[in-house]
Amino acid sequence: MTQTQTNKKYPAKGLSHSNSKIETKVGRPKEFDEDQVLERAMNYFWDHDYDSASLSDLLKAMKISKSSFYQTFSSKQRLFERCLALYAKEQIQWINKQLQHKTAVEILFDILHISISEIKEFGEIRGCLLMNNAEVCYKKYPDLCALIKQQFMQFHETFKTIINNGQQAGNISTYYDASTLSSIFINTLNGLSIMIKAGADKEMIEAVLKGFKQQLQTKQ
Amino acid sequence: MTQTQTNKKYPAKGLSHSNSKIETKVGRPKEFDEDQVLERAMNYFWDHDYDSASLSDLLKAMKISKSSFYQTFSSKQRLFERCLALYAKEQIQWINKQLQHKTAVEILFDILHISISEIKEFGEIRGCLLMNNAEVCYKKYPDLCALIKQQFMQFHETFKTIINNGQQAGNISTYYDASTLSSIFINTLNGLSIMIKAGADKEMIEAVLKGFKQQLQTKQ
DNA sequence: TTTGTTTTGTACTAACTGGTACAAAAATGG
DNA sequence: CCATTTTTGTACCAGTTAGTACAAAACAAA
Repeated sequence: MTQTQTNKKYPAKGLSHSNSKIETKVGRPKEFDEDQVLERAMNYFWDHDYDSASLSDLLKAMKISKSSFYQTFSSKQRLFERCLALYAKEQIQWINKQLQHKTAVEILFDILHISISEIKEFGEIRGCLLMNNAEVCYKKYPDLCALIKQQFMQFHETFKTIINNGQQAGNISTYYDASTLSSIFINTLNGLSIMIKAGADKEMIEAVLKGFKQQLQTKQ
Repeated sequence: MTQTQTNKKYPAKGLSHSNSKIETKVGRPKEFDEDQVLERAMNYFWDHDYDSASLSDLLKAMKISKSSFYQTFSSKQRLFERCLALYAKEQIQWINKQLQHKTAVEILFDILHISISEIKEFGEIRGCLLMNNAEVCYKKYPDLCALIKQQFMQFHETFKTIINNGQQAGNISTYYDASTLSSIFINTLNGLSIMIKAGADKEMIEAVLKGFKQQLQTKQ
């Protein structure tokens, strides 16, 4: 399969990321970049939950053959676990990066607005990879559930930190503590995502945003 | 297949419900009650989304044979459509019944608490049949999406009416109009459901409940 | 060139998916 | 008892699922 990396004799495997094996110079070289392929898989899973994403569809999205797939990723579940980890890592990195040039309130509303505006960009809402699969994996794939919970908690911590910053900077009310507001924010974000998937109109979306805005400023 | 209705020569088909055909006295009589079997299917779908519920699992839950199934319900999708309709009808009926002996605030918090406490009763959270499938059906089954949206709007109207009652009775603040609060309530309820499926702990759940309680009373 | 190592392509599997064909069974009306 | 009508049981279908077996291909080291 012709690939971006085909002419490159040794793809940057093991050089950039900790989850790749150490590069060995023996044997036939891989015709693809493992990290790039993993990124493609993650993006596919983002739009198709674990069960809905069939292996053959995944392989097309990843642009590798079945034999290469099993050799590199062992199984569909193992691949998905790596995708979940990659997702959480990238998202949290992105969020933390925002802290350098935005206020806490700006970051939170940016996240809400980006989520909603995905409809225009992708033709559909993507939601959160974790949450999209929480539904499907619940009581069906305990191993995946445990991983989802673990990374969900990481997100909660991340938002808590941001909100705490905002409270110390005086942009966010201290009526609720940072942990409480982090839960409320996550609830708002996820609620919105599935409300939209269920067909919520603009007015309903605005209502929820208005409600959350008020909660960040409650003095009462 | 031995059934509750086996000895009863003519099950009450067509007598009680509009969606059943008019009873004919010719031909071999059905060995099951259509409404009862539909109820079983609905309950099974409540715990297993449309894709996850395989036909063979459904048949076991419904306690009818494949031939009886296709004769009566035509296809898996048709069955599911009837289950969605039955769910919305029963739930909205239940909610409206509560209005007779409870305040609006009591009803809303009862719904929230019942949803959460399902964990203890069923060992897992069931969530809302509509919302559980909004995720799965989104961009995959347009017909089902349309039906979900339609009934989602019915729920929104129902909660709007209840909240309006509460506002006129003075139990709920009029800072937000009834429609806005209805959206906020649905958002809270659905957000909670998937947060719990993602592994949210007690503290996070309480945070969201606290936030919603405050929103019902905002004067600011 | 041979040996060792790894990746890749092709072919296959068994189990499961929703759905159908058709004859036997069970009732009614004549 | 027979014809008609409907339900039921049994057997089947093609397509898909995740996953495997194995040989051919592509490289490095000797």
